[in-house]
Amino acid sequence: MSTPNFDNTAMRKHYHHGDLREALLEAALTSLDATRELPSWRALARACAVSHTAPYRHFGNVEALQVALATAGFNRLTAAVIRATTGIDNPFERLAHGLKAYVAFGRAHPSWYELMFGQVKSDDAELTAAGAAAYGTLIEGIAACQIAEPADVAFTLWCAIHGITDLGACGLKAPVSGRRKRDQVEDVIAMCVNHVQSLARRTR
Amino acid sequence: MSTPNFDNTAMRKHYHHGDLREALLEAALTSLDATRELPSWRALARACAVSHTAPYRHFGNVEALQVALATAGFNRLTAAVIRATTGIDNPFERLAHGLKAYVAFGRAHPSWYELMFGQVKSDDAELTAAGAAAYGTLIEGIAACQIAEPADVAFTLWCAIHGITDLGACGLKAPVSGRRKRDQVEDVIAMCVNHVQSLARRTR
DNA sequence: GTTTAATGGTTACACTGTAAACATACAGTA
DNA sequence: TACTGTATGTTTACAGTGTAACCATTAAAC
Repeated sequence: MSTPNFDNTAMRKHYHHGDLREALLEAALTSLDATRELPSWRALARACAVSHTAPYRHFGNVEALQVALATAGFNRLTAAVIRATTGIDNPFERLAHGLKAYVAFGRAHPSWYELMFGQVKSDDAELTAAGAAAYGTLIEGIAACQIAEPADVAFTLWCAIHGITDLGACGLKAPVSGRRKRDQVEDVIAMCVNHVQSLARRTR
Repeated sequence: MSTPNFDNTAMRKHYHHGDLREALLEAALTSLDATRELPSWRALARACAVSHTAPYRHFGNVEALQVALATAGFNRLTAAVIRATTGIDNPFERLAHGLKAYVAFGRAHPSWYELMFGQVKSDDAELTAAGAAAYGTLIEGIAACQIAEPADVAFTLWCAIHGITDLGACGLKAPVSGRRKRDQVEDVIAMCVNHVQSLARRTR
């Protein structure tokens, strides 16, 4: 920041930015993680060293930017769950690892997670598809446990997992005992997996 | 709206509003339920037929108003849970009814609920106390089931309940099977109560 | 009846999102 | 190579926002 980029003749002699769209998204995410809130439209433009109306060429309005961020978030979440579950044979164990990865994403990027669920209310097709893909990993994980109605069980589990993730993201205003957060996460995941196991037992 | 209030000489001949603080809160809640978002500071003042800086006499800034709204929300939530549980003898049944009332509040006032958890990040004492009181009803309900560590179990259950409430409040972007929402709520509550029952069995 | 604290109004300012009109640079075509 | 269209940035403008500073009115206390 304090050391000027002497190579900027090569970088900024151009009227055009290069890849402003990607730069805007990245700047938004960085600021989201750092300050816990989305920067203003104009601040974002400033961060990319661009006029405050330039972003309109890439996002029609602030909501479109939020939709793009949320979509990227769901894609990232899906990838994290898949990465955490591949190679594990026992379906219950695999499910537990997937749930853990879900919560871990929310803990790592609380404001991003809040944006994905709290603020963005849009029926954008790409966003819906990305959300469905993330949800799909959960359904698959449960279906592998030989459950009768995996989609319904998935919703039940999703509630619990979203609950602990969102409560973590919003800072846990209500008083909580001195136990470490990781234990609480494990408790919730244990409840979920036990739930699925008891359903599997009943089906068999 | 179209019929002017001819009695306004009795109502508005006064320079002072009467009870602006309460009127602001009520207008904010009405608008929150109707439009699903908090009106702007100035719009709120307009709704109360008052200059746009008058609210500053009662709330120092917009966050203070949100804190007051969230506090009122927790109080309302606590009252609803208590009302729904008094007079029920079986502790598990009582717990289930309390959880149901919790979700019902969130379903009835989704934006209010979202404000309580999503937006307001404050360590205001009154807000914290109101949140603790609401959480306390849950701990009591679980403690009545003779559980070893009711506070820890309360958190686990709270996650699930907050999860389904918040997912309902944010409009359920992810695809969900055709089942009615009430069934989903009952599924989650059943998982919670089963969890507590299995813990009670283990303790006994 | 005067004083004082509570409550409301006026004005001003920096900031916001967004629309309209204009400028520049690149890509394809002749 | 020159011309042209399209993508991408900039300038300017405007209405709306939260809030600070200062002024006005009222009700209550003495």
